[in-house]
Amino acid sequence: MSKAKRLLDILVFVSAKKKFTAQEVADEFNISIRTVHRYILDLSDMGLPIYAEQGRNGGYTVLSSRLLPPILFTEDEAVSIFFAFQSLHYYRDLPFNTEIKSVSQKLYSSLQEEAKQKVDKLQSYIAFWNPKRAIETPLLKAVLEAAIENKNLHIHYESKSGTTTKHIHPIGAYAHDGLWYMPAFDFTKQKILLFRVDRIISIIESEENQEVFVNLQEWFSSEYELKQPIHLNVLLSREGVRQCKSDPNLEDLVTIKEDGTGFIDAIIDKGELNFISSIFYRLGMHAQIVEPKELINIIRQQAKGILSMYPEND
Amino acid sequence: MSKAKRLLDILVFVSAKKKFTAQEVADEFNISIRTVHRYILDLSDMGLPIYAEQGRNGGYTVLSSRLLPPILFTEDEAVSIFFAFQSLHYYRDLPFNTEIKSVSQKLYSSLQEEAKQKVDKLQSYIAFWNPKRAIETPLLKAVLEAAIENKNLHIHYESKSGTTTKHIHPIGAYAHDGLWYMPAFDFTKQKILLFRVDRIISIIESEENQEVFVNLQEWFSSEYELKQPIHLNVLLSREGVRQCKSDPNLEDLVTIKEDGTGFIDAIIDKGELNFISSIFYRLGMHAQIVEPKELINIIRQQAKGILSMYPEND
DNA sequence: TTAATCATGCCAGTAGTTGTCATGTTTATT
DNA sequence: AATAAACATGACAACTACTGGCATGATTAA
Repeated sequence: MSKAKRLLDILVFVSAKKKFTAQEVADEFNISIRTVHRYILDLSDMGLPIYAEQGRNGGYTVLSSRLLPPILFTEDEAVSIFFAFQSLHYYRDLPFNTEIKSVSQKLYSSLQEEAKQKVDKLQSYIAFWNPKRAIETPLLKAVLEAAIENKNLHIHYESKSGTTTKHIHPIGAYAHDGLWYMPAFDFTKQKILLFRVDRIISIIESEENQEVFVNLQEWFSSEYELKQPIHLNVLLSREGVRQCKSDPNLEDLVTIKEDGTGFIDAIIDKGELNFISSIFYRLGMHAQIVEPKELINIIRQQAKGILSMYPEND
Repeated sequence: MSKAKRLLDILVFVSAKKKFTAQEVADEFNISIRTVHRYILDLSDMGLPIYAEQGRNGGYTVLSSRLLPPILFTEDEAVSIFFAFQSLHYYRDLPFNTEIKSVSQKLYSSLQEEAKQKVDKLQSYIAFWNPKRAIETPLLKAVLEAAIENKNLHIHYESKSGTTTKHIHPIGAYAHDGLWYMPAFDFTKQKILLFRVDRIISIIESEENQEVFVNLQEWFSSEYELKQPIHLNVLLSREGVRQCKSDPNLEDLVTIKEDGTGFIDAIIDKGELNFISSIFYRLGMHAQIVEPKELINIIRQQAKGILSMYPEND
């Protein structure tokens, strides 16, 4: 076996083992101890952060986290990684910020001049626009780790009524519209609630968890179940169709007729009514609500409220 | 110099040159032709897709796009790449889909069992929730390439009034809320308009462009300039503060008072009024608009319209 | 036909690698 | 204090791999 191949095998072996003696490596690969010493010198020269402890019970220790064997990427693949990183640009706090930086450096420095320009260009021609870089989410990594390590947390949380203390089990975290949300089981209320990670003021303590909860995927799909089904029936003008098609909640529900107008005829959850009402308010005469009465009422009540707030005087 | 190092130098040299003769490499590195032949055999064994053409004017040709020299990643860095790819999961059409897949495979296969589990786990504890995987954007890659290669396009576009033909110069593309948008200079209207990439029906033809336009970054920042400044003054209840703080357009404008209530006192662009009105509509009594009158009018008109659409009858 | 090119084999000289042995140093254990 | 276990390093001979040169062939364009 060639020296290069053997070196890589040893690289993988030692970076997995972290602490080892020369003898162990010699036995593992059937080579002499002298050669192991020589190899380790080579790896060290190659940049592997490894140090030796002298004396009895001594040995070598690899400092960095595990290394993967060297990987050959094509230029396009490297660009695709930059492209993916680009999509994270607008998030202010990310769990892997340092790693993302070091990957970027490693890749960028081994690109040739021409490809560097391509990457630079990419960043001036494509963007992922997300709002709200402004809100800090310093505890994101902490709650994510708690979720992954299956722990429960006591937290200070800023809610409508002020700062409260909560005892929760995080299910996971997801980003939406520039903000990080965390569904978590609230032990006091005995159900899963949705928290905003930026509103977690501090983590008081964490503890091991015994119980079993749904994972994030399962929670997502359970969210889509209808709790209080209600019949939604709306007539849409051409413009109404266009706008509803652009709305994530409605696009799948719209049926388009031949003349370009359309309608919505679907079963939705009653809880969504308050949310949906503002869309139909904005659409005004482009959307004629037929059912449900509740939705018409919500919209009329809100309109009345507005008119009483701003009485006519001009 | 060691053989391994020399091989990598040659790998970079030939994958940049794509087509070359053994003599060229021999001259470049001051080695014998015989050795070059041997090295190329080694590279070929290592998986470099390279083939030879016999005879006069023959030579070697490297098939794949350029290769980077091998890169050593730590496990955490690999995980961070998966994390970044995760954020792209909800986009249906991406310019680098194939590369993303091949990078994922290369990385995943060289991870150890434990790290594979970590990656799998990551995907069940974290998500980037974006709506609208449903809308196809098949022409995204094409318009992106046109933008990068500085070309003009004639396109069929689906606009309010039906399908129209447009002569444009794409500035770039950005994703927002699951949809891809393309600011582009419209040669007919002589100004930059915003198009939705999924509404581009087809590209008729492309042509070289001579003129100079802003790039995406510049366009973004110019978008923020105020064209028709107008004074916005709104009083907010505690709940009003909370909700405005969650809105990307307003969060920076809100001032919070000691008792938790707050106000907005800022200069905004008149064009935003229509957009902003629906937020204050939703807030109802939690937001008392003081200025401008125009905003109050918009909200009152809309409320009136709603009430006339749904006359009281219960 | 000739020149340019890849393909491959052989061989001797050179360069690099390995194992063994030797010697030191450091540190924990007895 | 002695001993054992570990790293550190040097010397050297045996071994292995690499290299360049030369030869031979095959293929192709001029």
